[in-house]
Amino acid sequence: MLDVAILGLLMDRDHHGYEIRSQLRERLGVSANVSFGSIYPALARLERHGLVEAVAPAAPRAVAISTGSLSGERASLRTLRGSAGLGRRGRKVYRITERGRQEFGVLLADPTTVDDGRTFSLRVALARYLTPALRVRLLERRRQDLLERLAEVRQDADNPDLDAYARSVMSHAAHGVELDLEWIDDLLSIERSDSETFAREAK
Amino acid sequence: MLDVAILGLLMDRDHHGYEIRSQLRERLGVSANVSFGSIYPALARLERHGLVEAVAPAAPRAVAISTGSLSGERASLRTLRGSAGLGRRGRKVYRITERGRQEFGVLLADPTTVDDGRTFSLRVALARYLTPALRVRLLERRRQDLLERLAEVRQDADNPDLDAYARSVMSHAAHGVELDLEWIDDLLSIERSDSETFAREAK
DNA sequence: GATGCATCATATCACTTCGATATATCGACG
DNA sequence: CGTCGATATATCGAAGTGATATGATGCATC
Repeated sequence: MLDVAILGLLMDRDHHGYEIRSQLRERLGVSANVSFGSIYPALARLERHGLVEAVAPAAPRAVAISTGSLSGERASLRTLRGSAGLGRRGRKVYRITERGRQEFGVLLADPTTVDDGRTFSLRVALARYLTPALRVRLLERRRQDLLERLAEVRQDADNPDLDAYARSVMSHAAHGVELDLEWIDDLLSIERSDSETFAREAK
Repeated sequence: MLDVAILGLLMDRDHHGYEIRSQLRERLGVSANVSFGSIYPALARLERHGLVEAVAPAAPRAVAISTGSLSGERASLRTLRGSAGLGRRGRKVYRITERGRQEFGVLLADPTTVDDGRTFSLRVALARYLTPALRVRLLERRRQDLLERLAEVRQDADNPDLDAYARSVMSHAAHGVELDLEWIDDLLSIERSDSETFAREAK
């Protein structure tokens, strides 16, 4: 899951680990603050598998030299220190490889994994990398899962030997699932109207 | 978090590991199916810390003997085989200890941990074990967190260099937080009307 | 009454993730 | 000049996941 998220961010542009953490939240809607203890090992793993590679950052000190005043001396020292892939302030910037792009496509388009709320949101946030057909399939699969879940959680909410608090949790969960279903139906209707527009234009 | 959930279930009555898994879902509203790879180590850990203890299940074969017909022979064989704590079909039934009850109270009432959605729901599901004052504090703290989260996620939803899918994820997240807030406000108003009822009756 | 299948039940494995902590650099501020 | 907060990587132990193994039990079916 984290792998897909990182690859998805790198599809857009190069990133370093620290930046990925904030981007996960801001661009992909990952609500839990993913820890560095996940991100750095994940990047190392992806690099080991040849899906990403460390790059010497473009013009390491160029910006600093143009805006800064007398820091040229210190800068060159630092640049000397840094080995391959280590840029300004020890940043390690990663780039997705061709193999990485392929693997990203496969992972995103769903091998057989069942989505929970987090992976589904992630996939939707990256849905522009899916074909319209795959998008619809993703949405409809999730829709089915949620309908089943709704039935379960409604049953739990009616369980008479739960106290008021537990029943409240259950019925709130049901409302959450209902909200998710509305969202999915919205997304599906957009997909359909898009393909209509497409069809009309093709005439 | 899992510790609190298990202790919470055991506050009600004794359980064995397999049963705890289903009860987490049905009684505590834990949506993710917690794996046995979590539950059994958690029980072992809790036992090691003296918060729970294995019990010889009450009347191991009594039910089977009374309802069944000729199975007394097989039953006694099995009972012989089972060492302490191993009852019918190898079940290991756990009971909460006095230390466990105390620790449960402390954990539930909040040391300093920040709630995410899962731990908060869990606490609400177990809220009957909290005093009214602690319940209100729990709800108001969560309310504050959600207000901050709402501001963040609304800002992300307005970010113009996200594509329509990512923005949709963000705005759906915002709606989810709004739903959570409504829920909490409901719970808070119930707490307040309960204490009013209390006050009125006390007159 | 044997057979065989689904469910109940515990356990363990490799791998991932989390939370805390360590370390160092940079920029801003007084 | 010092130090504080943000940037940045790294690592550790503890905990959680998903898969898999193993076996007992109940029940249906022949």
